[in-house]
Amino acid sequence: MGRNKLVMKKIEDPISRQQFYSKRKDTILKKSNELAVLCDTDVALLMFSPAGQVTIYSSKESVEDIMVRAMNKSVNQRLILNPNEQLLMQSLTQSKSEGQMAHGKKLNELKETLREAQQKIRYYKPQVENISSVQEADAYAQFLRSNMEQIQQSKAKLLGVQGFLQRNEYPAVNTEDTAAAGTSRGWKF
Amino acid sequence: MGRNKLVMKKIEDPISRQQFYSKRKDTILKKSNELAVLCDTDVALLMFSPAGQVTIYSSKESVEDIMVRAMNKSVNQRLILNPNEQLLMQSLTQSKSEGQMAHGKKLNELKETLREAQQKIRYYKPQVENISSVQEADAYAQFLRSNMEQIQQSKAKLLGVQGFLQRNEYPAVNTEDTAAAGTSRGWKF
DNA sequence: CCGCCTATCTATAAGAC
DNA sequence: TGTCTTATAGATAGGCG
Repeated sequence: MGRNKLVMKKIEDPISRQQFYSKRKDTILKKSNELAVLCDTDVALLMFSPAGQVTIYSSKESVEDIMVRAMNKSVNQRLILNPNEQLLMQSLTQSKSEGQMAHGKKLNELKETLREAQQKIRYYKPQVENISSVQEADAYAQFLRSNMEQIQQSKAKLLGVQGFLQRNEYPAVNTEDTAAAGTSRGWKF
Repeated sequence: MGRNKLVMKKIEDPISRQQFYSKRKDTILKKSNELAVLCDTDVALLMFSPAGQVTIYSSKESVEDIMVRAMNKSVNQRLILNPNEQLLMQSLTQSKSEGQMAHGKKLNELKETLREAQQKIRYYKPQVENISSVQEADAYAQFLRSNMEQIQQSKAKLLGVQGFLQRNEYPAVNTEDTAAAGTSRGWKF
């Protein structure tokens, strides 16, 4: 917000980064509290400042209790793509074909798009509580991974930025951990 | 935001409550992710929907790892009031004297003010990680509690709403648990 | 129930001091 | 460095379909 649009990329200047953190932290705390109060639900929030200082928020129960309860819940819920996730899936699928006709785009512009997609993926990473079996987890992982690979490949081919894509910025989906732990957490994007 | 200002009170209509939750949840997730990305820090977020469905977010590490790290950190940090907390302290102290000259205010208006103060207190509850000793915890608790009691009393006296104040909406600060657990978590407001 | 629209309310990035 | 101001991006309550 404010004068310029926010760029979803790490703030390199340490001073600015700390200032940004301080402001945003308070807002997120406030909004989390609003959610907890207006909906009378449990919310837990843990944040580390760039300097390493911790901020802990919990609405009613303790953070530990909320976490334990959340972890127990999560294994009993099913895989359902929420509207935002559906939107992501859609845009991911789209951009694959878009890539075919993007020859005119500038390199920087596409790099930007790619980076934004990475951020989207982080933000929209699967709601782990919605997966009830290893099979579903695997299926979902496959779906996401294949989509991402296709996008990566098509963009890389178009732009010749294979190196950019190989810097482990899309860590592979780790289905092993998921299966072994018996939970759906552990997805890495 | 939106057409009307938000009232910090539980939404009684279950449908509206669920709708509110869904929208706000996404925003908080988005903002948490922005914070994690722009500041390159760890953030963990757990939310229960009114229906009991869990939403879990973590930026880099797993929620468990973040929590463990946060809990370890928290016992080593000192008591420092952040700007917002200072502001709260200030407004709490102020409103005490304001109460003396509020005779002209309408009852509902003051009830609203009181309720908002309660919400503020929930929001601004002490950052538990900033307390390093039982002595500090006790001192802080005393400070907060005495302020709150004074406000409650003066307002109750002015308004004749003692009953309103006795519905356990300000659960007492529990210094026993704090001391026994050897941590600063467990503050109840 | 889900999403879209839009008037309004918030949060804020930059600046100014 | 901290705070206040301003212009602008974002979030969203209430409606509508």
